[in-house]
Amino acid sequence: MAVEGTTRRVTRRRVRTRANLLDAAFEVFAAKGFGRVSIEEICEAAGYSRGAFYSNFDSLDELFFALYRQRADLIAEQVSGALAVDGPDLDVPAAVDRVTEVLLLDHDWLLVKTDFLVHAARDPAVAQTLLEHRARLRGAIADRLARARGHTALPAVLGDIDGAAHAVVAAYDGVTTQLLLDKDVEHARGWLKQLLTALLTDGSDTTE
Amino acid sequence: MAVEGTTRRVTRRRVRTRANLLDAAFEVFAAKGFGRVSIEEICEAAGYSRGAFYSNFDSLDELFFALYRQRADLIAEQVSGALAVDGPDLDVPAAVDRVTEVLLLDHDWLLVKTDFLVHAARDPAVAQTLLEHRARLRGAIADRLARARGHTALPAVLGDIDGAAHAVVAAYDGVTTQLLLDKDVEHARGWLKQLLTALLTDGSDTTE
DNA sequence: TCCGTTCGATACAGAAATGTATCCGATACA
DNA sequence: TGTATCGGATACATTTCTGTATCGAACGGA
Repeated sequence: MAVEGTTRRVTRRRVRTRANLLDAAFEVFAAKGFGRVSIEEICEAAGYSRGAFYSNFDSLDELFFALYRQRADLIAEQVSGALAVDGPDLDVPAAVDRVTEVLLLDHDWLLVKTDFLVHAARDPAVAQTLLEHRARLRGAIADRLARARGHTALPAVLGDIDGAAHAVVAAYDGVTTQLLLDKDVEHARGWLKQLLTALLTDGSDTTE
Repeated sequence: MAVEGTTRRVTRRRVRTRANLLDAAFEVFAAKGFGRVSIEEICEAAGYSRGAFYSNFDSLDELFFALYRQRADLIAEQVSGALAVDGPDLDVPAAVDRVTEVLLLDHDWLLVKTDFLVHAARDPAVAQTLLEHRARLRGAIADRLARARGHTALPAVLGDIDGAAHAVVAAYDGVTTQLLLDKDVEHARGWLKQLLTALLTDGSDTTE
């Protein structure tokens, strides 16, 4: 995205090209890892020349950021959807089921996501946006948990609801790490369910 | 490490050079990320020429692997030490304290470790060794937990002791992810303590 | 101290990646 | 349909990285 200041008219071809580049980049990044990938490779995978790339992006970093944002927003939307199904009240076990269904799907996405994490960890500006993104997600979870107080009491050790939301995210991140290595999605899913249940329900509440 | 088959006599200078290269590599990898680093850069940081590198390693991958193994073994040792302090019985909260003290120290190590994780996630052979490494650590934790059964009952939701060990590792991985971004070690430490307590003690056991 | 071996420096050739300048076909809009 | 603008291809110059071959100095054992 080079030129700014003067509004340039954007053709349909351009948005298509951009989308194709992003899709191809996702594949290539997932396969080889960001930092092991050349601009050329992405262009080749997308069926364009490097000219197309430089016309749409300034650098690999910029493309990577755009790619992450695109996909992360999509996932965040899905999670919000899964959380919003219930009425005003929240059934914790049911919500856990739905969310785990949505979250641990795509191995490629986990790879790219983790690449982006380490990338962000080395760049304060990027880290900031990622932190905000995570905070928003946590907020959505906390909101939802707040509505469940009637059903199940949260264990006191976690502190307030915000602490519980933190714990949920941590559990997800933890399971993700193992999943990256063993690639056993089913196992990860079931296990995440267990973890969340252990964290979100009182120890005595081992119903069913 | 090129030549094999004939045992070559190894000088002191060589081991020193190798160690220096590994140390420099750690710095550079932490700062820029594996995959963003050239062989040249590492040599420069270590004060050697590329000739020294190629005399000691075949590729960046090999060096990275050696580096990871070196540091990971060191950490594993420390953790085992922290777990072994008690007598035959284990005091869960005390052990949690000691382990969290040891684990979440070095931000640079977390960066390199995560780099290695994504690297392993794309290479089945490397993934295998990492999985084995993790399994050993989990085993040590499970052994230790088994000795605690008298003191505190584990929540039933996690299943057996092995499940609990899994949960401990997951909690650690989860906290690590957040720590990578916000770099708040103290917060991470306290929070890991909370998480482990929530996971390892019965919900009703909110002593102290 | 001497000598065979080992280690690492240097120089070189080739490959790969980057960024830019230019050109022509595609596209939107009148 | 004509035309001004836009988008992407192509070609090129430059930089950076890699790997190897060779050589002299350092090393360790006698």
